[in-house]
This record gives sequence, structure tokens and C-alpha cells, in this order.
Amino acid sequence: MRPQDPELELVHLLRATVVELGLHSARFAARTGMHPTDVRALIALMDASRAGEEMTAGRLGAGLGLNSAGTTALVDRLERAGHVRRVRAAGDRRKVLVEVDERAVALGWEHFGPLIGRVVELLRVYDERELAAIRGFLEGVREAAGGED
Amino acid sequence: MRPQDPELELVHLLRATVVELGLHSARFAARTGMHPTDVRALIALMDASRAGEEMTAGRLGAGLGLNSAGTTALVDRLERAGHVRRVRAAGDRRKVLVEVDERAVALGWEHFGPLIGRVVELLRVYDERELAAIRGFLEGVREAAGGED
DNA sequence: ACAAGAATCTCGCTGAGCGAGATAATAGCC
DNA sequence: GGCTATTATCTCGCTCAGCGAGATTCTTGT
Repeated sequence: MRPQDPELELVHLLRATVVELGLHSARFAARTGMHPTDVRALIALMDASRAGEEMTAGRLGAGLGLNSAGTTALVDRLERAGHVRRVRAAGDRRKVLVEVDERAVALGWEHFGPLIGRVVELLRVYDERELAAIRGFLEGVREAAGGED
Repeated sequence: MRPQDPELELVHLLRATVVELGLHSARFAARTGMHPTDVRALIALMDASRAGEEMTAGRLGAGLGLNSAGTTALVDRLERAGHVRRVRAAGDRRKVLVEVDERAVALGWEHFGPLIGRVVELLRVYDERELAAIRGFLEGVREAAGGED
């Protein structure tokens, strides 16, 4: 396989799309005075909350690729900005649960809502088989990127 | 539209996939002692080179969302590591062309090659209509994420 | 109770990226 | 052809994100 092979067209398109999504998040970060990592953290927290899962400081940092010191600093920043609250876990009091503030959720929704709406709109035109193809492709890429490499 | 709406399933999957791809790049960065931004820069440079375009310091920095000072520092780092060369543009001698070193290309290919191979493999099972759906979706997302918001 | 282990935090430090302004080269104007 | 405005990059000084090492607090198994 060589970089100019035509079968790589979709790979390049995927990469370009990921880059564009990254810049979109960066604009949100700049607009709200946050750092890219803070935005990634908020997204992870909102996603966990959506899935009904509790998020601890440790798991959050691990998910973002930070060590414990960096994680503490991250949560400090988010807490100082009023975007999250620290809550000691009832069961295991060593753990710190990080809860997102409702206003932070609203802020994120305000920025990402239009994009999400446009993507949902996009999906309208596809039938079940096409949607299955898109879903299968994304899942495949996610698995291919995860784990060993 | 609310965060738990079922039509958002694919949006969440897309986000999860992007996160996983980001972590994959981060592992490459850690392995080669580079910073995430350096990796993004190398990818941008390799892509421009693949497309047969010259890349100037300014356009590189703009593409990554850096200001001029940060761009200079970035190119300094990459040059010091031997990944790129600075070349004054022949036509307009204010411009600095940034050229990727062949060994950096090989290094990147070594890390991203397996992932790319797996994605190409993935695409094998789809027929033309399904591939068109995937392509259309990615292009749509890229456009939705770009520009105003 | 007590040792071993787990989750987080503190401290000191390195270095990425920013703002402001300097420098060098080009382009437009009369 | 010089003179000014503009463009591209670089320099300087600074702030703050994230790291390594180790301290602290809480849990669990014996």
C-alpha cells in the first residue's frame, strides 16, 4: 500500500473530517476561554452522564491520557470555572466523583447543537442498509484505532 | 432534540470514533517523544506532500490553529528532531517552505500503516452504494463542522 | 489492629503556545 | 526609482498545562 493509492481516498476523507471536527472543538474552547483538554473532558463527562454512569477523577484522566497530577489540575480548572463539582463517592471515599454543572451542559449544547442537528439532518436521506454501512464503518474504525497498534 | 434521542446514536458513535483516533495519535506521539501538535503537523505536511502542494510555515500554523510565534516554535521543534527542513521559497523569499524528511514519513507510515490497512480491509465488504453513503456522510460532517457555527 | 494497595493531591519543574513588537522581503503608487 | 503599506516570519518575555516523585487519605484482606 502506498500513500497515493486510490483505495485510500476514504481514509484521507476520514482524516480530513476528524481534523475539521477538531478545529470545531477548538473554536468552542477559544470562545469559552477553555483549553482543548477541558473541552474533551466536558464531552467525556456529558457522555458518561448521558449513559447514566458516574465518572471518577481517575477514570476521566485515564480516558484523556493524563496522569494523576494533570487530572487534579484539570478538575481544579473545571471546578474553578464552575463547570463541574467534586463529590466524594459515598461507597469508596477515596474516589472523587466529577459531576457536570447544568449550565456547562447548556453551554456545550449551544455550541455543538447546530453541528449535531446538521449531522442528524444529513442522516435523513439514507435507508436502513446505508445507515448500517455507516454504522459498521465507524465501529470498525473505532475498533481498529483502539487496543494494540 | 435532546441528548438521549435515539437518532443521536450515530452521532455518539462518530464522537467515540474520533476520540479513539485521537488516542491512537497520542500513542504515536508518546512513542516518538513528540507532542500531539507535532503529530498533527506531520500529518498535515504528509498530506500536502501527497497532494503535491508546497506547505509554508504560515499555512501550516493556520491549519493547526497556532499563531505565528507558536508556529515558529513548532517548526523549530520538528527541525531540531530532524523531521522537517526549512527552505526559503524561491519566488517569494519571505516565505519558508516546510519539507518533510523521508525518515519522518517512514516513521509515520510505520505507526499509521497498520491502522490504515485495517480500515481499507473494512471497506472491502461494501458495495458501491454503501461506499457512496459512507463517503457522503463523511463529506457532510466535514462541511457541517467547518465554516461558521 | 495493621500492612498492603488504591485514589487523589501537593510540589517543583519543563516546555507549548500566546501577545507584542522586531525584522526582512514584496508590491503598489506617484 | 525610491517610498510606503503590506505580508511572512522570527524574537522576547510570559503564563499555564502536564509530568515525575512522593505525600496523604481511605479501603481491604489477614
